[in-house]
Amino acid sequence: MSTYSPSDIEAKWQAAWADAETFKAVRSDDKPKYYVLEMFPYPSGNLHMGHVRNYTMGDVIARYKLSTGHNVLHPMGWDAFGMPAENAAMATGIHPKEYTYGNIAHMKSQMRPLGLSLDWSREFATCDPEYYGQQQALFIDFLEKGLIYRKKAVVNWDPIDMTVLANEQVIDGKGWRSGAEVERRELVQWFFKISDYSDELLTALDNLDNWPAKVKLMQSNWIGKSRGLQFGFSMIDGPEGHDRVDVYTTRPDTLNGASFVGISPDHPLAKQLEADNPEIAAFCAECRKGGTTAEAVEKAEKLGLDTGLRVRHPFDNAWELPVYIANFILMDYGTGAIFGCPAHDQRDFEFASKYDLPIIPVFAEVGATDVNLTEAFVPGRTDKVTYLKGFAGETDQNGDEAVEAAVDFCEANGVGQGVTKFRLRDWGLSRQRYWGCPIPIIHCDSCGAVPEAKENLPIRLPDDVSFDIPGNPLDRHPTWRDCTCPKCGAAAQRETDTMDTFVDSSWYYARFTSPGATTPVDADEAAYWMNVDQYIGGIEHAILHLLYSRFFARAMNMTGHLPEAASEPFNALFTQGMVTHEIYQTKGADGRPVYHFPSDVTDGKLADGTDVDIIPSAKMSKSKKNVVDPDDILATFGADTARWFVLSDSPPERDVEWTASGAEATHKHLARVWRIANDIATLEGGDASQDADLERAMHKAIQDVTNGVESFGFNAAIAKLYGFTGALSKSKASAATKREAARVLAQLMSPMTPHLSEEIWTLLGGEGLVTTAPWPVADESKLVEDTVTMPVQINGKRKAEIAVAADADKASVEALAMADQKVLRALDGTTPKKIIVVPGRIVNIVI
RNA sequence: GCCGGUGUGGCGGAAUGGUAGACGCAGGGGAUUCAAAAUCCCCCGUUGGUGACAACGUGCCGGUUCGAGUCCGGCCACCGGUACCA
Repeated sequence: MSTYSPSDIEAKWQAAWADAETFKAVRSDDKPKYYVLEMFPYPSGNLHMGHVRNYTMGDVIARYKLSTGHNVLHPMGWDAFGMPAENAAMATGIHPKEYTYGNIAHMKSQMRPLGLSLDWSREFATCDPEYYGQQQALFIDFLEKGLIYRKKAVVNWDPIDMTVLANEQVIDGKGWRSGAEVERRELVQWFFKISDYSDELLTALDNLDNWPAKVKLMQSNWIGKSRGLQFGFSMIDGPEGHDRVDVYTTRPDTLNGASFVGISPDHPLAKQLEADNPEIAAFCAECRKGGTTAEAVEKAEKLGLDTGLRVRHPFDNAWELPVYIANFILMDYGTGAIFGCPAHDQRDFEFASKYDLPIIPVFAEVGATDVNLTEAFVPGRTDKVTYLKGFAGETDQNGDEAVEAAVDFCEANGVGQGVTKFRLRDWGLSRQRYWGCPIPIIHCDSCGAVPEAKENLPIRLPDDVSFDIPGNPLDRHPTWRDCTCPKCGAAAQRETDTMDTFVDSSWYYARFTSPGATTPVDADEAAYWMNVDQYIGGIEHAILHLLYSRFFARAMNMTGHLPEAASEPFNALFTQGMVTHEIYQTKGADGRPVYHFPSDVTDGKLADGTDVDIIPSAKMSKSKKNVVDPDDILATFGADTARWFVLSDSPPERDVEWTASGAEATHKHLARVWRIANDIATLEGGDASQDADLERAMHKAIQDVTNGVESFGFNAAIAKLYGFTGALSKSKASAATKREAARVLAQLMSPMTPHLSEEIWTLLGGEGLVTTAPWPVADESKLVEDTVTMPVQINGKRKAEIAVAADADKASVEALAMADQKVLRALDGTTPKKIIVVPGRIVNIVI
């Protein structure tokens, strides 16, 4: 008998699959198609354990579907544009292209030994001109259909490096390289009109039955449909052109509690006041400091400045309210102006307290006639309250009812209009960076922004660029930038902004159906393969990537690139947890954190004795230096061990803290399976009277493992496989039955450990490849047992167990329970008040 | 701040509202061996008890239920997202 030697068998079977083209996806009408896709990786340079976990999960599904008679499409590619390549260029001088393709080659060489059932013939990288050229064609089509437009938007501006910063590059409000305080600055940028689809993207969530509820809920909250009132406060002696301030509110019922009007520092009125009032200008400049993220804006100290302007309350001409400029009001949402009701909004309450503004209660707990507020009173929208200063609807009503009544009242009295708004903002796609898909637009003095002619696509990125100066090298590349207008032929300039990398990942799933097509997708191929039947990826993509992809599929349908049926592209979604690892950090001379590799840290200290701060359990990321790569495990134990191990320990949707202890135990288990299979291969005779027990165990294992795989319960499925292996090992059943059971074991293991399974399958006389052999089916009739064990509880606490016939009726179960010695002892003569018998489950005696 | 999630032995975790801790890791004991490796068997939540057994126990506080890790309300801690990280 040979010992278990993964390095030999894994290479052998991978070659066999390649020779047979087992995983090549070809359209076929005699089998149902199944498209399984894992979110493609960013080529960071090294495959890490998170990738192994993600791709192994997808592989289990893909291989299982192959065994159950599906025509499987399981492709892989690279999300290859992005900032890290430019950062590497700045740090080391290596060109982003060289960096990216080098990383892809290395990661692919790490990925291939895993034995994933991928159709590598469909591989592409988003930085391939063949891909991004088609993306440029999509841009032009979207633009033509009005799905893309230009407007001003704020970016993080580093005033020292004179460059735009990504949110990630802003640390504590300062530029990551220069350390300068970041400012918010407006630039003209391109936008996808995703807001046109707000309502549809929201309502269509209801049909996504095979998506996690949490993802749908997050998307729903993100889209943020709200019903409210839009109305104007008339201005008293306002500046030229500003006779009113338009406000959107979701709580018009609190209008009688208004104590101020607030406008965004980016509101047109604020800008006009800023022009000739130095105090206001200074305040607005202060408000524009810091990053653009919602988190930074919301967490910043709430600041306001009284502009001196006054507006009239819509219900009372004599009631005047002050107009404040406030740093927490976003120009992007609603009208960029609000009215503050401090009594019923905590933020307004704090603002009013700080600036000594009145706090006027509008409603109180039901029945109350007065309130004394030490903080804002904010009941749930469905909780009934008593209105003290209501003006519409009942005195006692809940928030939702009151809002509707208030909207009706205001509309009837000409005060404003009920409107439905969405929180979802249009998607800004312009990036002031090199390593992305060039926006195919030419700026002509006479024709304006003109799309490039499609026959000139792809607009390739120039290779001769340098990164020695901060900023986008395309801006200072005259021979690339200068061109002629496709419309009038005059001298013109290319747009030097590139696209957000989320654009690249918003349609790659469609491109995989026809990666060589000379249009974005081939209609027939897309019609056959779409939708993705099972999409698998990290929960961190719950909102942006998945929402953008849902929008893109709709936009591609509108522009004729995808069929109507594919406008919701992912039939089922599974979000797996992350593989995390401790972060080791020290503080650098400038106070910024410095990260250290796990290999450089021993017992919480660096080699020079410096104490290291240990941050537990953070997402693996290259910049934090806490990435563990799979090379060691693969080299020592092989792919099957790595695959089994990443699936075995934790539920797939949960985060796992990486620890390598246990990989060796997995290897021992696989070696044991191999040994058992070899023993069985040469086994003769045996005790046929034991066959039924082994068969029952086998059919139970088939049922449990099949259920486990179908429900992403891989860890539970593996636990059952341990149990079945033990039963098989101990069984004295006949040789033929044991051989059959061992072949079934190999099959059940094959999605997780395909190489070992092939080896065992062949050893035990299985026909062809186990990979393509039909999945075993559990025989229900062999699962039935004659007797079951039932626990007996007294007042919910387990006191005894009784063995009863599987088909026993309630009365006889009750009689058995009441006759049990332990039960009698525990009852100690007490007469039960009630006895609950749940057949096949439990007996509970209530005393 | 806001939105979403998670919390169970020394560790990873299991458990359609029905025996809490399956399975695995680590640990302890034993068999085999000249010895070791490998392998096989047993024990392994806490406290008390020689033991049979008893009490307690699923982040904290409260509730619903014959019965709660699971459902509901309120907290705490951690993780993800927060529109230019991917």
